Amino acid sequence: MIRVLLVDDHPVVRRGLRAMVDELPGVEAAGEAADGAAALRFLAEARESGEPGPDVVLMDLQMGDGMHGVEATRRITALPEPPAVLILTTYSTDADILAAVEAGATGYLLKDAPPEDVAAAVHATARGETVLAPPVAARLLGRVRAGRPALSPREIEILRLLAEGLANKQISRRLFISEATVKTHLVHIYDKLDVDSRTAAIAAGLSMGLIRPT
Amino acid sequence: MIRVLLVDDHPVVRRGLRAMVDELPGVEAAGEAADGAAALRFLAEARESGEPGPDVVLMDLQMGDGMHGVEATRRITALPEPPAVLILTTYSTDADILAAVEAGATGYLLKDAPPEDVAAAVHATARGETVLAPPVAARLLGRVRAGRPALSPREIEILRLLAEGLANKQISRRLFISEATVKTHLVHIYDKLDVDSRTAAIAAGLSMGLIRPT
DNA sequence: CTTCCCATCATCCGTTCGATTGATTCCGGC
DNA sequence: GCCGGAATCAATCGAACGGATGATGGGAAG
Repeated sequence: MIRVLLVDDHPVVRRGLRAMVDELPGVEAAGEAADGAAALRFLAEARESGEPGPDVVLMDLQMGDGMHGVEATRRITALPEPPAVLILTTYSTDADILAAVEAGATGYLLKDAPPEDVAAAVHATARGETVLAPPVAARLLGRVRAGRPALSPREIEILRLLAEGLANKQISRRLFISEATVKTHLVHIYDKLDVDSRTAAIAAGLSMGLIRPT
Repeated sequence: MIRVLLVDDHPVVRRGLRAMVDELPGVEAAGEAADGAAALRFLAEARESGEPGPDVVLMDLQMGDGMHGVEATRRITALPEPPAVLILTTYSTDADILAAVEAGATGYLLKDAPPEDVAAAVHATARGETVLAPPVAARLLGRVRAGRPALSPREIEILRLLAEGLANKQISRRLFISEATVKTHLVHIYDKLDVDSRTAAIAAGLSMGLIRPT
């Protein structure tokens, strides 16, 4: 019997997953969690009480204010004898996929996948196999070939403020640094993203999922 | 008995909605559709066969490649004796909300709403009452007070190219107009959006849903 | 210990952008 | 028939931006 923990901030989605999972032969829902922190608590409690923990964690990525799925995945896979983590999310930016895989996710599915695919993926994941939705795999391959930009945290921060429409001087004041420093960061950002203007940097950042529209 | 049609492109979500709806007393799922076009077909068939059509349509907005929820809502409410349309979507830009309400939606809920709220909303909608999630209502009020900008088609086009990161000269070449004209359009755009730079215009356009990240 | 990356700041220069003003054409409404 | 909005273009000017170069200090990796 494969035991599955469902992690999603939407009650509706949890209900749907539970319904789908429970009707699969040899699979049962072990529990639900509304965000990453709740998932970790669930796993900890199961271990304390000596129960058999879940074999597979079905994890969403964006979860409102709660702990993000990537962070939760990172912590779960750091546990001793961790369950397999199968990401099931609505849409996939390059950055999300890379971050999830790097955090130790065993699979990556999209929510518009047909139920059979989800079922197959749960079984495969329980066996330890890696599962990637075709569009996800394609993006991953394209990205590995391209070599990712890897902006530093500071650069991401600057990029975010750029996308809010701030001018260099405003950014400098917001971050308590000089305008010269802002410009230097911008040069590096343009370099890594292979663009040559702030607007193009915003466009590139959005399309690569480095930043999100507010 | 309130009959509900579920429209969402994610099988998982449809399953969840069906489970939630079916366990409400006096409510039953009348059918499912994966996009707007399928929903319209369902309604048409029900009417042809003389069956009682659904009383409430639970409608998502973004639905992959299929017909968008706003368009579907517009067509449904244009039918004779239309069912009530309750929008249930993940997130809400100002433009989405306005468009949905203007298209005739009776309610607007967010997917992270607790099941009780969804249940209450279905009942209220069936009675013909208007239901707005609190954050949605707040946005709507703020917007009505502000009065929206109403960019011309050409201006929207320019704004889109802005968001792609193009410089004025590139935009002018792309649209076969002079750079001076591009600048003139930009002045008007800044004026209407109440901003004073191209990046701020992009930010404003995104947050108001005038443009979407590619 | 040296090397590399990150973050910080500075100066200089050419380009682009934004603001202003003014003009022409076309189209639809009063 | 007149008026107003949309779209087109032009010229000017100061401010903002982008590119190039160089410099410092700190921390991680080797």
